[in-house]
Amino acid sequence: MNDVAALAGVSHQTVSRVLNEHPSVRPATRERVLEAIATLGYRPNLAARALVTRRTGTLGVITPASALFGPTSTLVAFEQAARDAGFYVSVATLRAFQGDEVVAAVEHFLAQGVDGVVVVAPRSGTVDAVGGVHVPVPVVLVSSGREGLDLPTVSVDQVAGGRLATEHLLTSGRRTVVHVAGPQEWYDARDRLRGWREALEAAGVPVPEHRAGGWSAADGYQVGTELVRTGVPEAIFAANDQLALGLLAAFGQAGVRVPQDVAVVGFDDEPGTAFYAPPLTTVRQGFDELGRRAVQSVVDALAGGAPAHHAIAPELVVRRSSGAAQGPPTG
Amino acid sequence: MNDVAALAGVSHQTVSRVLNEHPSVRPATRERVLEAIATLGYRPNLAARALVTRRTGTLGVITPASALFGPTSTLVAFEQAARDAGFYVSVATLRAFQGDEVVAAVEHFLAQGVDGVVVVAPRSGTVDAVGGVHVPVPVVLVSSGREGLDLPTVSVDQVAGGRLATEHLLTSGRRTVVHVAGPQEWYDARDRLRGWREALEAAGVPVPEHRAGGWSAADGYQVGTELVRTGVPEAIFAANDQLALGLLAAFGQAGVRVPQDVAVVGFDDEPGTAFYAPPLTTVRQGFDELGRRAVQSVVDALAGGAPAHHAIAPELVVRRSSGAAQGPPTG
DNA sequence: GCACGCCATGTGAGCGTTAACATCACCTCG
DNA sequence: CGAGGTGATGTTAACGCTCACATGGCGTGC
Repeated sequence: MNDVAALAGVSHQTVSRVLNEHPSVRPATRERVLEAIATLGYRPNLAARALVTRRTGTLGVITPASALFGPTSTLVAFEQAARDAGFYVSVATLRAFQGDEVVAAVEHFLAQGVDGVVVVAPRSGTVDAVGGVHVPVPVVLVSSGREGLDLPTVSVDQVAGGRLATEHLLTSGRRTVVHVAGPQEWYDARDRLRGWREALEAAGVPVPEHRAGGWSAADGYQVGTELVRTGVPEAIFAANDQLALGLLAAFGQAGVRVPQDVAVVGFDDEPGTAFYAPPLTTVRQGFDELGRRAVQSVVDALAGGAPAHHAIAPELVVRRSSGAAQGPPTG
Repeated sequence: MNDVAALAGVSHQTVSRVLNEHPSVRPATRERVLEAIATLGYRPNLAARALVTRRTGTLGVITPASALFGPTSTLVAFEQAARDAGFYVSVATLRAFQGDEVVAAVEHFLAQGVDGVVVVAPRSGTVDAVGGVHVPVPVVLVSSGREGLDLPTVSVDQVAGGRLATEHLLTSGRRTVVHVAGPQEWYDARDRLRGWREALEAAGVPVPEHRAGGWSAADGYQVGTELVRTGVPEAIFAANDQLALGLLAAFGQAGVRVPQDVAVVGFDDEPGTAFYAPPLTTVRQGFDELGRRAVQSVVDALAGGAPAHHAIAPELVVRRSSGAAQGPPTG
């Protein structure tokens, strides 16, 4: 920085002012400084800046260590939005989402000196754990569950998604809808279940038993096999696309026709769902907006705003598995 | 730090020594310092340390901004390995993988002061771009293409994977194998193609025309439809699972039986492939090892080691689509 | 028994930046 | 025409840590 100052014939402080876009620098001076910076290939030292400003410009994201579609899409969207807003993004992935692992990740970020932490908290326990640590920087939850904590929260409205899927099946002529639920320690799974129940109740339809399990196609296959044995319902809302895929596999194998014998709707709109056999009706979540909102929440919190809760509306994608469209599949 | 020193009755330097595990500190003293640290909830300031050591302990990863299975799995594996090795991981995702965007991401990391950069470089152009910038810190490529650059490289051996898939189809009785290739500006796509060709040539089988396109199920579907019209080959090796999914959709719709009429093999072993119709034979890549190796390469480069190139062997996962297994699908 | 060396610890400086204050020229207004 | 203000710049002191060197106590070997 001193070299730049010397070359431009100003003091180091003027260089600093140019760097920080301070208003009272003469255009001619600024020009000279910028030129010197370019000539010398000077790059400000962030550590030194952080030392005095007590800001690192870095946000930490805690996210599940999986290639699951939802969390990864969220991560990517968040990183893009954060970089646009001028932040660096540091990541910590968690295999198990247990309390102490979450705490360790938070500590990891605090040691690094992040300006804020975003927790993609899909499972209960995570949120409690976050609430239990004292974190001296803003924390934003990307999660459907907030468990009474007074933290800003951003999420896709899973209840609305569940309702959307269920209503679609009801309005397309099915008298009832069975739900193949995801693991109930996941907020999303609970909320999709709730949306399904609400839609049934609103329609005055008795609520059948639901089946809970994991998120994987293997789980869906198992439930599907069981349904084939015990009786296939008119319609099924699966808590995600993988479960739906497993159901389709079981039905296909047993000669149960979709959508004629049973309509199926999934959740996520993963890549490829348009080419399942048959193409899968599903619910798409707006991850880009989720990412932008999360960044916005951190910025707001940094500015001292009150914690707000944002829910993003999901969108139904209708394909053949629910008996609506016909003809060749389209992406 | 001064508070800690005062409380422990030592100098700030001794505290620093304890923090850095310097050998010559008496156990009793160390104990007292650690206690003071715990009492005061003291956390060292990384910026101050970075300012003097010129190390931030942060690694930057440049990776595609997509939820594609390969890149995300790599990212997660890398982050885990890096954190185990004591590094923070900063991420930059790229929508397009064009030269200037890559350069911008590298600059972003340099401004942040990372100790090393890992570039997940799936497409040509990326690597050239990296080669074009002067980067004052180690750069490691996670990529099948290195284009003559003298950078350490880590990758899953895509050629071997292509060979594996093709040989499997040949040994299971098919006389030839058609390849549905991925976009040829992706190294992985080129190498899988090469592996396929090598296997055919090694077996003394004439090499049929291959079909190149995108990575998506829609692309696979299109090729499949075309094949149905022009004649379905005995076996197909698709460059990834999504392409294979599209093929299966096209064949299923046209009444072409898999594997009886045509055997199909994919690549990636994405979640759910075991439940495609029929379950898909595919090639699994060892992402965990990839991540560990990448971290190791950075560490080696930081220690001044010569650039090495590591290739990880992929693994064939045999399922029904290639006509081997029968019975209900398994995970 | 004394010099030497090593271990445990303390002292002072400096890493590169920004914040706070100081300075000086010039402009405005009564 | 002079007081007061404003805009452009410089000067100095931190920020919290590690490095290099200084200091003093104690064991070792001839």
